[in-house]
Amino acid sequence: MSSVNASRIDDVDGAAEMKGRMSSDERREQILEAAIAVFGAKGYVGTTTDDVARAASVSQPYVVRLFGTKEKLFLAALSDSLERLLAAFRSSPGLADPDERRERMGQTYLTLLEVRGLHQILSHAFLLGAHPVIGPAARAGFARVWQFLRDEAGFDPEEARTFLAMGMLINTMVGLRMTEEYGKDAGMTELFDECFPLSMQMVLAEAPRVGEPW
Amino acid sequence: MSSVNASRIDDVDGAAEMKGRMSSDERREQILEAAIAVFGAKGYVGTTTDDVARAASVSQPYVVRLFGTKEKLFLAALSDSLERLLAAFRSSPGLADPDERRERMGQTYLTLLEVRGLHQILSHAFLLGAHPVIGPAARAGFARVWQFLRDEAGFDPEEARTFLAMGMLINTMVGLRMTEEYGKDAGMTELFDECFPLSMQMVLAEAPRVGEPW
DNA sequence: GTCTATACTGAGATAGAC
DNA sequence: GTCTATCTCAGTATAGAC
Repeated sequence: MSSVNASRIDDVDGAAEMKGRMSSDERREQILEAAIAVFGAKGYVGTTTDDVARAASVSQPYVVRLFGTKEKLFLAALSDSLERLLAAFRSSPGLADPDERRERMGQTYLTLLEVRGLHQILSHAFLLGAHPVIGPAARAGFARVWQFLRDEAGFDPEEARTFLAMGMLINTMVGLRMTEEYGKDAGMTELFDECFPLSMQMVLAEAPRVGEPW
Repeated sequence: MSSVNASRIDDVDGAAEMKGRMSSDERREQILEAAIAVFGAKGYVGTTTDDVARAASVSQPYVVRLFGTKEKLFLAALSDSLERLLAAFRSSPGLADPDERRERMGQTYLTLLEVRGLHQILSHAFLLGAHPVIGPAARAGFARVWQFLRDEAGFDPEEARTFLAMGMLINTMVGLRMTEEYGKDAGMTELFDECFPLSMQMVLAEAPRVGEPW
C-alpha cells in the first residue's frame, strides 16, 4: 500500500530473486508466492515460517512481521490462491457450447500448475475442516468455487459436481507428484494420460521446479 | 503376534475404552484405530504422538515404543486404511451389471465413514508426494487402488477414472467436515445431496463422533 | 524495510522403574 | 506390557538495532 521512498535499484535480478529493499507490497507478493509453493508441498503444520522465508529469500522474523502469524500467512496464501483460480476461470473463454466451455476451463485449471503449489494448498485447506480458523475459511472458499460454477459459469448441478470431482482427482495426482519423474511408476500411465492430455503434458514439463523442501 | 500370558481379565469395558493389560496385538489395533482418526483430522505433521496416545488411552512413550517412530506409525495407519478399503470393496457384491457394480462400490465407500478418519488419512497421504518416505508409500497405495479397479473390479479406464474422481470429491467434502453440522452452510446442500444420497445420510448421522482434536 | 539475537514452548524420543 | 520423568531440538514469536 505505501512506499515512502521507492525501492532503490540496488541489485535487482530476475523474478523471485530480488534482493535489497523493495516496497512491502512487492515483498508480500513475493512471500505469498513462496508460501503457496511451500504450504502446498508440506501442508499447514508441516511448513515452517522459516521455510517460507528461505523460499522468499528474507528472514524468518520478517515474514512474521509482515503477516502477523503463521496462521494469517496461510489464510492469505489460501485466499490468494482462490482469487487466482477464479480469475483464471473468469478469463477462460465463455463458449456457447457447454461441453466446450467445460473443456476450456479444465485446460485453464491445468495451466494453473504454473503457480507452484496452488492445487495442493487448496487441497490441504480442504482437509483441515476441523480446524477452528482454517476450517471455516476452507469451507467458504470451496463454496465460492461451487457458486461460481453454478451461477457464473452456468453449470447444472451434475456438470458442476463432475467438474469438481475431476478437479479433486487432478489435485490428488499433483499432490502425489505424479506430474514429475514418478509419473511412469506402477502402471498408472493410463490414468495419467486420461487426466493430463498430451497437449497439456508440455505445460507440466515447463512448470517451475524448485528444490524439494524435505 | 505373541502373547506369553493371555491378557488377564482385569477391567475390560467396551471397545476402545479397554484399560489394563492386553496383548500388544490388541493394543496395536486400538492405537491404529486412534491413529487413523487423529491423523485423518490433523494430518501427519499436525498430529502428535501424544494426541494418538490420548485417543487410545495409553501413554505417549508407549505408542512410540510399539511403533518405533511417528513416521512408522503413520505408515502403519495408512496401510491399515488401504487394507480396509480394499477389503470392503472386495466384499462388495459383484453384480454382473457394471453400472450397478459401481453404484454398490460407491455405497461401500460411504459406509467406510464408520472408520473415522479413513478417507482423510488417505487424502493426507496423497498430498505428501514430495515426502521422501511417505511419498513413495502414498503413490504405491494409490496405484493399488487403481489396479484393483482395473483388474479386479473390471472397470474400464474411463469408469475407473470417474469413480476415483468421485471418491476424491467425497474425501474433500469429508475433509471439509460438510458431513457434520456445517452441512447447511453457504448454499452447498445441492452438492451435498448429490454426493451423499439420502439413503446414506443416515450412515453419516450414525458415524462415530469424537471430540474434535483442535 | 529488514536483520540478528533470543526467549519460550511443544513435541519426539530415550531411560529406566514397576 | 505400560508408565513417569526427562533430554533435546526445532520452531513461533518478540525485542530491538540498523
